[in-house]
Amino acid sequence: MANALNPRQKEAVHYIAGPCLVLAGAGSGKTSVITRKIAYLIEECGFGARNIAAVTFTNKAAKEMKERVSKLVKGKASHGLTVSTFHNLGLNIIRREHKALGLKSGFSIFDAEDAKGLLKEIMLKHNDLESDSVDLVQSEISNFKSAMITPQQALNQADSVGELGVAQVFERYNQALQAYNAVDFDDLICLPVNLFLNSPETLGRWQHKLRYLLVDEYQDTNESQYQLVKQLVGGRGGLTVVGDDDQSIYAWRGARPENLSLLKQDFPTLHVVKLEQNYRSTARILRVANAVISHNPHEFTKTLWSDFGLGDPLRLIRCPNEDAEAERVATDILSQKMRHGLHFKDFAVLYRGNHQSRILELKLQQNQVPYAMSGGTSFFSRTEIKDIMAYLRLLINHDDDNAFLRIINTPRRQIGTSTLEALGRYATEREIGLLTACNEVGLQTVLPDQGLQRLREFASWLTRIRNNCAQNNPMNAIRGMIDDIDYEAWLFQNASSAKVAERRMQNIEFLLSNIENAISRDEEAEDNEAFVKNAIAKLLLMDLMERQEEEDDSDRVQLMTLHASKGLEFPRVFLMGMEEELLPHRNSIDDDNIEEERRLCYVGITRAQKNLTMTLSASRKQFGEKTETSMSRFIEEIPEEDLELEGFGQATQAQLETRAKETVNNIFDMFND
DNA sequence: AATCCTGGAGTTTTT
DNA sequence: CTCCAGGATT
Repeated sequence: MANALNPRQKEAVHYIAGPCLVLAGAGSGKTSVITRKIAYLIEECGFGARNIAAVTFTNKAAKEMKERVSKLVKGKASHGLTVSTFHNLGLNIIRREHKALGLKSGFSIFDAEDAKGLLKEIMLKHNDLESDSVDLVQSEISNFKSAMITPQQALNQADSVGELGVAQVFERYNQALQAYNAVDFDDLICLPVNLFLNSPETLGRWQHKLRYLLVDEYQDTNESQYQLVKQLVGGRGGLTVVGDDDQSIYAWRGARPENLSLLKQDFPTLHVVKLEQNYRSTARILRVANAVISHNPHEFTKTLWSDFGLGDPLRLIRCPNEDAEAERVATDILSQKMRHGLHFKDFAVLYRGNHQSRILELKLQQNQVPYAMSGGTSFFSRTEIKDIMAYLRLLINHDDDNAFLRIINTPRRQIGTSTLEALGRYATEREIGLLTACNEVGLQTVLPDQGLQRLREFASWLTRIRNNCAQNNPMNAIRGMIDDIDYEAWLFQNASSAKVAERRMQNIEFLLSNIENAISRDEEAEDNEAFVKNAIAKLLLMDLMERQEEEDDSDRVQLMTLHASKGLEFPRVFLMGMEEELLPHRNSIDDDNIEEERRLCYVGITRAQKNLTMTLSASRKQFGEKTETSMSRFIEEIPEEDLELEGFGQATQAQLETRAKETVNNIFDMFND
């Protein structure tokens, strides 16, 4: 990125008279604009760093932004600046205001898996919905929350039996969360919004603290996030949002790209700046990208251009089948690498769906091409991490029954289902948590001595750990806890090989060192318990995998979905599976969502700096059957002179086969007549 | 608790 | 076809 800002970028950075919308095309230096603007606000406009918040969607983006700001701003002037994800900002608000929200300190954060388990339990218990619709109900509840619809409203507006059922589950689910002293991911946004709606005094305090707000990837905000932004900004106009409606690819999970245009209505004095100069790609790649995206309707039209030369034409390679396609990509990478003296890490292969990576991986292995795949199971969904986190959660939140149930028999403590059921009944009747119930005298009457004794043993052991944690070094207490339960032995006992178990133990070690790190940097906590509480809460929102990946910057071809590629750039890019039903995806064709698919294609194209190769397969095995494919409609939208075709000359083997089949069928039909 | 069987789906995914 | 989850069976 050039050091000097171009005139448009300068305008975006220096405009502070009111709310400002920056329409930043792909590769137009939007992160620079945000970071420079933060520096400008601090150094030139007299804003205190602690009165500024910059909000992004991913931890990765937040981390990058933080680093760039601290390089830009001298000394300690950037101290106290908030650069975080929406969810982290919401968490901070909830942490400070937890009493007003009816939460006890040390409340748990349920991830999608925890939430799903809870929902399943509720639906099973009340038996009013088929339990195989858990996923559906979960996403509907998530939609309700991100649209700021309360259970009460959902009940009122339900106009079918099914909708009523979902609304009831929604209500019970929220009650259960409250009982467990827990919140889910969506709550991290919608609880603060509700609080601010009900308490102008609280909102006033936060407005006083946060006087300037910068929001990245604005096209990805949902309703609740937009409301939070509006509330915090109030009438003061201390707002800069950066976004690109052409890169909105998350509408399917509630993002509302129209929030970009709605901004004009909510802030009539909105100043709009367009960034159209691209610092990433060749003119040819941009021409193609512009051509494709111009087929979408636009509220704001942008035309990207760059100072770089025209560059290579795009190649479109048609292969007879998916094997050949993957093989071709693998060998092409090798030959390009040889010819141009490149590294493997200069290449990225992008595709629509995760399953497309399978064959490719195989072919890359066969050709000895090293690769790295992003995505996959995140750090916090690993069982060993979830186990230890559950221990920690229960340690700081007695009411977290989910955590209790997860670990009560992990490792084995010989507490059977009947014991747990009795405990559950007892706790529900009295509206107390399972752990609390363990210590109650009345429990004696409903439980056999043996089960009772084991439960009490567990509860008092945990109390010892907690006291140890509060009075001595919390990290030692946590390590002691893991030793006590002999978790390492449990891992070795359960893993398929010693290697796997060792890996898992290393993951735990990694988790612990991150907790230690979070504790040592915490400046707000007043006691050991608060240290641990803050650390756990912070970690839950952080994907530690990202850090691990960054440490491993070896020379590998990057494999990822188009979604995962947003925000990244690579010298040479392959775009696989340019076929109807794949890109655009079949479901999107059915649902008439072509525009988002086109944006996905646009995102893919604009990842490339120098060279772009698109491939497609003339036939594809799907669900066991071989089917003919047709070329993606997006290819038709590319100017012919920018494409170099390969594999379109003669009929492919697959076509010959189909033709033969057709002939046979025709003859068959003649006989049937 | 482990294993086998059966059925259903088979886009994208962060927090 | 292939992979998963969940239930049933041992």
